[in-house]
Order: sequence, then C-alpha cells, then structure tokens
Amino acid sequence: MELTNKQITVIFKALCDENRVQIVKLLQNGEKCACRLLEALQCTQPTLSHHMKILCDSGLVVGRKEGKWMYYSISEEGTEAALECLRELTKVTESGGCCCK
Amino acid sequence: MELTNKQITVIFKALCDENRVQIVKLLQNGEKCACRLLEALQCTQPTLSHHMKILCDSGLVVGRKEGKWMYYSISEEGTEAALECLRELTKVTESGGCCCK
DNA sequence: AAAACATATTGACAAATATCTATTTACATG
DNA sequence: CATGTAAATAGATATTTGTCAATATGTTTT
Repeated sequence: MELTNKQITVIFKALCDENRVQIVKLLQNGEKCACRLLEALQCTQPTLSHHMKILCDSGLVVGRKEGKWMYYSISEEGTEAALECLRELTKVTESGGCCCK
Repeated sequence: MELTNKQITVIFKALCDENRVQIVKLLQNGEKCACRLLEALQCTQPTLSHHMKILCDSGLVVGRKEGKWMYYSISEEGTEAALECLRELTKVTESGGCCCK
C-alpha cells in the first residue's frame, strides 16, 4: 500500500474528535441515516455533515445515498485498512538501538 | 477497559500530525534518543519535545531517561491497546438497520 | 561550584479545526 | 410546477494546535 504520512493522518484524524468517536459508536449497531445521527448528537446539521465528510474521507465510514437521505455505516474494508496501517506503523523491525551514549 | 471518547481521541491524536507519524516511523528500527530524532526532523527542540509528549500521552511511545538523555521507543503494550481500541470501536455488533425510510 | 549540555516549559503567534447561521442543491410530493 | 424536506456548501468566528524564541530544569564534567 505504502501510504504517505499525510494519508495516514487523514485516517486517524477521523478519531481525534469526541463527536466523531461518538458517531462511530452509534454506527456500531448498523447503518444509520444522517437525521438519526443528528438527533443523537447535540450539534447542528452542517456540523454533522462536516464530521461525516471527515469520517468518510478516512475510509472508516461509508455513505450511501437513497433518495434525499444519506445512510452511513462502518466500512469493514476501511477499518481493516486502518488496522493494517496502525499495525504496519507500529511494527518494530529490529532493535537497533541508539548509539547516542 | 471501557475508555471514554476523550481517552480514545488522545490515542489517535498521536497520529494526526505528519511529523509525529514520521517520528513513529523513525522509532521502528529501535529506541532513539531525542537528539537523534531532532536531527532527522527539521523542527526545533521545543517542538520535538511537544510532539514526544503527545506521543507518550497516547501510550504508543514510551520514554526512558538515562542521564541527560531521553530515549524513546514504540510501546508494544501501547500499540496493542491502540489496536484493540480501534478494533473495538469499529466492531459492528449487529446490522439493525435504520427505520428512517 | 561553575560551565556545558540535553530536554522541558513558558509565552506568543500563525495555521488548522470545530462550530454556527444563512444559503444552496437535490429529491419527493401535493 | 410549486412546496417541503434532507443534506451539502459558503462564510464567519472562536477554539485548538503546531511552531518558534526565550528561559528553566536537571545532569555531567571540569
């Protein structure tokens, strides 16, 4: 895959905000439409829309349009990619040690 | 474990900045002292110190003081906790669906 | 004890982010 | 086709974050 540092930050930026973490939790028990999320989330509709964009950009969440409604759900593919990214990033290849002594 | 939303954001905030992602990558091949990181990182010493604090707060990185040097490394425990947190957060319990139709 | 060095802290400032109100776009329906 | 509804976009603003220069703290060495 070879993500850039920038791309990596886009993934994890999704979970840097308490409201977005809450949104992901709300999506744990299945797809929800935006209006549902809105009523659970003490914020205005444009603010929710902003958060959903960031979540979708990260790949963790996917949106699906149906008529005038938007349905959001956790993306299995996106979460697997995020997990893989985190695993890869924190993988210690070798304990070379630092010569600064 | 039951982390609060706030605690979850603290973990992932670590990886929301390109410089911090770079620092983690630098730590992949073993423990490094701050001065080593500094010379690899086009930023000032206080800025590095600031980033290291955020990384350590997240648990992904641990610091060890030895004399006047600080040695940093990726925490296996911390990364496992982060992975578990991400897994837990994105686990879909059930496809209940949304009644908004 | 003084000097030198590595890191942390403080305070200031610029850039990024979250939030709101107002408006626009898109779709459905009377 | 006009009206109503859901979501997105634009623009404004307050807060947070990243950065630096200056200073403080802690450690080693002379």
